[in-house]
Amino acid sequence: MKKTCQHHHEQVPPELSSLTSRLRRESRKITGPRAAILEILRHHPHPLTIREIFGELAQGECDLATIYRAMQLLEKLGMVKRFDFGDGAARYELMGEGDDGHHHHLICTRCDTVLEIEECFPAEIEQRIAAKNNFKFVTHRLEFFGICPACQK
Amino acid sequence: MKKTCQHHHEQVPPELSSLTSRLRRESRKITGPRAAILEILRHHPHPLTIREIFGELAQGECDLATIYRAMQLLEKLGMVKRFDFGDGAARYELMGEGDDGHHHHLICTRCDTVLEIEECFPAEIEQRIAAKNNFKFVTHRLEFFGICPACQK
DNA sequence: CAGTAATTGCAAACGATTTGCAATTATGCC
DNA sequence: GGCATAATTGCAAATCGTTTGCAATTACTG
Repeated sequence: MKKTCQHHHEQVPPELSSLTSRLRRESRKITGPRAAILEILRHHPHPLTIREIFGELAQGECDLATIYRAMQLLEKLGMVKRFDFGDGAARYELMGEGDDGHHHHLICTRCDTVLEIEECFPAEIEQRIAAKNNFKFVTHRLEFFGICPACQK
Repeated sequence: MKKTCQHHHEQVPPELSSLTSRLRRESRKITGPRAAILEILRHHPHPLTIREIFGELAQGECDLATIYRAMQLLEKLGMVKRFDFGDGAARYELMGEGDDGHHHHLICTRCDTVLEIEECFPAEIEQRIAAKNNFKFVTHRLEFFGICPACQK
């Protein structure tokens, strides 16, 4: 999978220090692997697979299992958002502290380019769905797929 | 307008004969395992995992690998639609011959109850997304998650 | 009814992810 | 600064969903 991503968020990635203090606050250690992973996430504001993160790390810097564990932890602490593009590999994106990270992507099914999009499923329709079915705490998972301009030629 | 989203629960599953003739038309064989799988799909108008299909089969009736291969074939022939609820297991639902099977679900994250939803992402917004990014053939994958009435107590 | 391509079961191979465990390390505490 | 200790790591083995190679079997054709 290739990776190219344009992110429309004005939002600057969180400072490393804010991330590490977030970890300390939860009495988690700031280890070499974790710092390295966080740096990679900060420098790649797109959904990254574990494998991609692994590839960015200096070789031997950190074990694959450690990345899996780190991502689990970061997700649990709400520092990272997990996305699923339906290809069997989880993707993670750093998120700001206030932010809930809820957004969607437009993915080229030919070259796997990923664009972040700002549109979202209309809240009022979602509420209607929830109400109609008596569900509570309803959210959604939504991704768009198509052919990007470059691949249309 | 949003014809892709008109999908009602009342829809009758395709006849077995229409399914088998569909297979014959493509010079595929109607074997025991395939007939059994199709029957299961007809009787469960729900996205089923491979494992669930396997569980419905009389034991020893068919190998797991055969189900995987059958589902691949059926998907390729457009007789079945594949869904992904983000839990790492593909789900399949039979679809009518004219139908493109495009619809969405509301899933209880506690008990995994699945409801089919008729609402769909607004076509005009999707078109705007496509246009704005110069993408073509844009579709989406959309599922809703929440807590069902039974699990709220 | 035979010939042939399609299909199957079985086991091994896979890729993503998880886990057990013993060795290592970051951090709070003196 | 040195220590105790819980958190963390690497490594290998284990899981899970899925795919594949292959030889044996079978549905459909002529």
